[in-house]
Amino acid sequence: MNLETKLETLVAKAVESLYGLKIVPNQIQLQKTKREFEGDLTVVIFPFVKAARKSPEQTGQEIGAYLQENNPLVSSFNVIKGFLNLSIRQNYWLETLNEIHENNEFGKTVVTDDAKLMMIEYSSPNTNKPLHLGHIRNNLLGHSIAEIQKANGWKVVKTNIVNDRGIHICKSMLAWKLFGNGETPESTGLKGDHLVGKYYVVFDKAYKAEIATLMEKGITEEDAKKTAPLILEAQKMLLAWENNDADVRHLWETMNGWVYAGFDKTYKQLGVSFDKIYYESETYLEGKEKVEKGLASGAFYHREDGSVWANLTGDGLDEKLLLRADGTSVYMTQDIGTAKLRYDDYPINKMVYVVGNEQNYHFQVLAILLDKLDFEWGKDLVHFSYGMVELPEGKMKSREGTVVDADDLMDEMIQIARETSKELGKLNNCTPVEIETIVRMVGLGSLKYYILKVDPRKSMTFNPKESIDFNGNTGPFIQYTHARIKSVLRKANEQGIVFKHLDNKQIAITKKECYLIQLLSEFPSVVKLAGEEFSPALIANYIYELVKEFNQFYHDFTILKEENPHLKQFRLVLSESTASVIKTGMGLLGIDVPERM
RNA sequence: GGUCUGGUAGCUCAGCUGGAUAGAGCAACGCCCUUCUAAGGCGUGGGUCAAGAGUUCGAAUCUCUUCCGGAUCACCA
Repeated sequence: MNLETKLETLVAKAVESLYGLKIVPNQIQLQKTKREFEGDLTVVIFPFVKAARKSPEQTGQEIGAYLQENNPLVSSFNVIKGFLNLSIRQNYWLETLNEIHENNEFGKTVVTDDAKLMMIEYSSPNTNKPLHLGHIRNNLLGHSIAEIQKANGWKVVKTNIVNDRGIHICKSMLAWKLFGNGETPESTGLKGDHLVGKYYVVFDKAYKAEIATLMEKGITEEDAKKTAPLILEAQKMLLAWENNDADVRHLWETMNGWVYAGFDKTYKQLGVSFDKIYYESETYLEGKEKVEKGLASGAFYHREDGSVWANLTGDGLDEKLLLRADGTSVYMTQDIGTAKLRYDDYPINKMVYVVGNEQNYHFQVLAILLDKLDFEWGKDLVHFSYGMVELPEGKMKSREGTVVDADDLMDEMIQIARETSKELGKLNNCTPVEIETIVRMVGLGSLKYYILKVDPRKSMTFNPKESIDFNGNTGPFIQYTHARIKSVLRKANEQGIVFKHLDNKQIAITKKECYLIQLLSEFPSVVKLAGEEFSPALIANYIYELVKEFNQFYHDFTILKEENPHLKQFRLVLSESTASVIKTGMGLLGIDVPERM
């Protein structure tokens, strides 16, 4: 039983024995004492004053006295207004620090053989354009959530569904065929995904031009969009693809191959990976089959033109298309098939989709459709719906070229890190390889932290004109603190100082040091909450607070020059534990921390 | 229009399962390296928590109304 639970239980007992008020221990409001007051933990007294029929101050005094008498860990207390501030015995904190220091897996729950399995889908790119900043947020969130859930004892399977087929893919294929002059990544020196993306934009421009021409002839925009030669040709191509036309398939395989080579580089640079990749081209038939079954069972219905629909009006939603009149499948069809295959492949206990909030409706519908198809897990799927990354002018649009490219952005951040590092000259003793490793860590660290520190559910603004900061609440600031601690620890080792275990617990430590231990001890509950809330931001904000506190300590106290050997040992243990929590916590965000920088 | 979602300092964001005087960073200004890494620390200024009403001992936090954004309601994915 941890300290908080103990105190809550005791407060409940106190209230009952003093005032006859029965209260559930976890309803007691126990919080960290605000900095400006004396104490470590605070009990909010207001809820008891009615039963006590005394002033908040007097009630606080009585409960405080009871706690002090019945729990040896409470060394003293004070009451201010309706707040009972408790000071906890220093011994307790020193003992806690020892436990933290000796626990290599501090903050993490072990994944046992019988642990439940969570499948996390993220990334899920289309193979018609390169990844951009929006995908970066998705990938970082997916990867971090996976790490966080592992740390909470889940078995995790990271999966990626590649949208490698469909009308949008045909668009870039068609444009390349018509206007590409046989260009390849080799002939152009372009990364494969960028080359294909280029033709997606080419298609869009040519298509828009056709629409404009048709409209000049007096055709309505709506009709022009449907009858432009290019879109008809793309639709023909999609049909040919579904009919296994050899030429179309060959072109498709070639161009997708280019894209995958490009994606692999981007994923590697970003530091994300997958345990199992699904391709829409391999799951959409399964989806079609399930839709046919649903048709047979009466869950879905045909329209006159032959298209297949689900009627969701009974669920307060609209009607949803599942198969086009020409028999080709849509996004939803494929998602049904993918879901089915996944549950065949793995004993999934929880399925999580990391997909932007623009698709909230899609997932609401998907859950209902799976339910209608009698999959008992349909309604249990979790759509981890995150907010969009916006530019100051608004949404990014690939077709209009207003996207922040993922590869460019990563390169830019690494370059800034390289320049900064050079200016500061701290890596002058390192080899070029070491420098590159560190500079990459820092550049990517700044980008990743920048993205992950904000609440994933909220949309965020990125201004390309202001480069991401390296000072303040940033990744490099945290990495720097880690490097600094490591430097001190190296020196301690060189001096032969032993700080494995705190032997002497009679030393007098300061409030700042005490508070640092308290912060460290909160790490496991932060990890737990981050898992429940699916929020890497909670980890990021926690680490920042820890690091800020540590830097003040580092500034105000000496470690290696402390004359009292017990105190010196204590500070080394405190520093090492802090470095360890920083490293673990940043690891949960997918951010590496350097030994020096 | 229906549904969902957001509005906190000049900017980017915390705080939101109700608790003490609403916090950080950036930007601005000032101070601190003969001392374990100054990518650091300290300080100053900066707020009608969109507006109004309600619930409560107590509201940025919960409820309602209004205003202003965003997403979605596709034979796109």
